[in-house]
Amino acid sequence: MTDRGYRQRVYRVVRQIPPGRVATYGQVARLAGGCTPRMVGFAMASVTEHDAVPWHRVLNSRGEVSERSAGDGAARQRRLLRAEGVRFDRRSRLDLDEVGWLPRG
DNA sequence: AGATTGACTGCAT
DNA sequence: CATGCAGCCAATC
Repeated sequence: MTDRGYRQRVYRVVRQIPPGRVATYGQVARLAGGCTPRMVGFAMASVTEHDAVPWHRVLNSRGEVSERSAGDGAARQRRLLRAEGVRFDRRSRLDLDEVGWLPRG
């Protein structure tokens, strides 16, 4: 019962990202272990309110919100991040050195 | 069972 | 800085 599947491992990691901070898909994948950035993206796509996972705090390695193939998720994500005080630059990107999550730090 | 797709990443051009 | 390509692996058709 220790292994609940890669999605639960990913969720557990993402839940540790504090408000106002962000992590990249690759970073989450590495911390969760045994999964790739793409799997993290897929796991985020299947998150529901009931999971209580701050999916909006996960961005791509360039520090920008990844566009979806469908839906307005990206816009909602940017709005949620701004609500946490995250500042985007002119290109809708943010500075990972400034708001990037430093695990255990 | 094989092909395609995707909220990715790193390296090369 | 923009594009392209290979590697990645679960989910879907």
